[in-house]
Amino acid sequence: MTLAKTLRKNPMAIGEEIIASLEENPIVENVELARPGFINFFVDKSVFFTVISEILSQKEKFGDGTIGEDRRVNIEFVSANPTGSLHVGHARGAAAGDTMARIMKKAGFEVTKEFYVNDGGKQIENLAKSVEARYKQLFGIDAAIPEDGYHGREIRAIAQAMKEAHGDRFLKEDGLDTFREEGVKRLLEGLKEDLFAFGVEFDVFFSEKSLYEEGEVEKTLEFLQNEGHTYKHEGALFLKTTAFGDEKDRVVVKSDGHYTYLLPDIAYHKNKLSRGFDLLIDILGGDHHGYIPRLKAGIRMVGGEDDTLEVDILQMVKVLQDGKEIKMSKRSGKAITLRDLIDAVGSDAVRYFFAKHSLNTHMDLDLDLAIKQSNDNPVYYAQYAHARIMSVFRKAQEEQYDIEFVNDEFTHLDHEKVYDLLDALSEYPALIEDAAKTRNFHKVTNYIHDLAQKLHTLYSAFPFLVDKKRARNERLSLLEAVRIVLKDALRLIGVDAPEKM
RNA sequence: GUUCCGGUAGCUCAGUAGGAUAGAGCAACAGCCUCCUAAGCUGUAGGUCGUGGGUUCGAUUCCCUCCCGGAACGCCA
Repeated sequence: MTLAKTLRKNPMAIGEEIIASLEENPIVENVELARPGFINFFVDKSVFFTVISEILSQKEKFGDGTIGEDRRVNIEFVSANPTGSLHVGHARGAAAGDTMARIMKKAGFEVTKEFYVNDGGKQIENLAKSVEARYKQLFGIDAAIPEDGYHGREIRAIAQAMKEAHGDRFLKEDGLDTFREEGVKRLLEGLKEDLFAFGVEFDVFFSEKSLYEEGEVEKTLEFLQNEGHTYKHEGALFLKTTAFGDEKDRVVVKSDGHYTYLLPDIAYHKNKLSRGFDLLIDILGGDHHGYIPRLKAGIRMVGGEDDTLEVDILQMVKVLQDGKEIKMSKRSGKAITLRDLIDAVGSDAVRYFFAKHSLNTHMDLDLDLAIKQSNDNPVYYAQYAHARIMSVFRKAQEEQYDIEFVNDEFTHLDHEKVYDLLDALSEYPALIEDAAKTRNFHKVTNYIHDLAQKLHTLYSAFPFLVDKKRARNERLSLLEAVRIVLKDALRLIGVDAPEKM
């Protein structure tokens, strides 16, 4: 059909010619032409069974790929300011970044997961002042949270801890340094704990402050000036980002002498480059999309290529409760947190939910529905498939069957639903490659559902623990292969594969 | 006004190197447990793939118009 245009011929006619010119192949039993021009190959079914032995010998390495070619990739995600708890948007980013990292690792990339800690900017000052206000309030002093301050309950907790550790000392002297330091430390610990409970662990927490302390921001500024990428205008220093595709030049040093956030960001990405990464992936919220051209331009200026930085944009999650939208705002402290979600429906259900949706889906999360339906959540469908397989093996042990996995020809598995399952198993390596290459991690989740569905169908139609030993071992071999792949795929999206449910 | 996303079943979403009858979960309806876990299975119903054009043998998919929703357009981060 693809050739129809160039050959100016009817697809059916071309198909006939192709079929006529095919050579004999022992695997192919029959070839048919179908309207409007498809060629269907009917393959000797014994071929499909070889995947079982493959999986049983490779175990969880089945599907490991080489398309990464050991390229070193840095994936930066979450990077939430340590000024409060992680909210739903961060949760989506955390699930996405972690899943992407796991899939890319499986496909042969060397992946570093990184969290950029904004511990150097103005928000941190506001954090310190917010703690100070809460601290004073604990002594009955009427102190107001600053305008851009933070109202979350975790700020109160820090203030309380400060009171317990230092008494009223900071009523007499300035406590901002302590509040800042302790605030960042404690909030960051909280973020790590929540992420850990969500199955997300980072390789590197990179401090913005350290960039200043190591002089990397200044060095980057000097470098950009020396390379002629800057100019002065109305008292400010501009970066010629238009030279690399941005729509206008951007200020890096304000007329009051302060740096804009762009400068440390460029310094940070320069630092990543200096650590030898071939590819930098940033997962950012949808509200940052306008920032991409200038960041890319900056990276070009410090030695990166056009495709060195890949920015994957995460669309916002709209959270509904009582039919109304809840606005995400860390300042107000009203946001639904990752911790709230985990407590309500469990980490597995939340991870499955986020892993199911493509990054650029604008998601609606109805909390009432999510909690109410937690027992009907699709994650249990997949987990149940794994638990069911395990229960068959438990039963086999109870019956004291000696289980020997089959390594040669399968002659007792000729069932339509078995072929469906074999077909799905065979797809796994290609799926990993595709998901890793396109970063479409949600395809893995769809695959999991598909595999689980085929397993459930077969389970209902086909007894595994039959009397005849050979047949039984063939069936158990198939089950074990499904179990291995299912567990591995669940691992990729950060979901547990339970033995019992 | 410009840029980036999205608009597919009642709801939440899959489905792009253009292909056969557009799928899943939830919700609805009808069945299935003396048998390895019914958190399951089988079946039914539900669609002008936002609109209007174009390219093509063929368009949910590619191009253009318009409509609706979200986001961004700062010497804020």
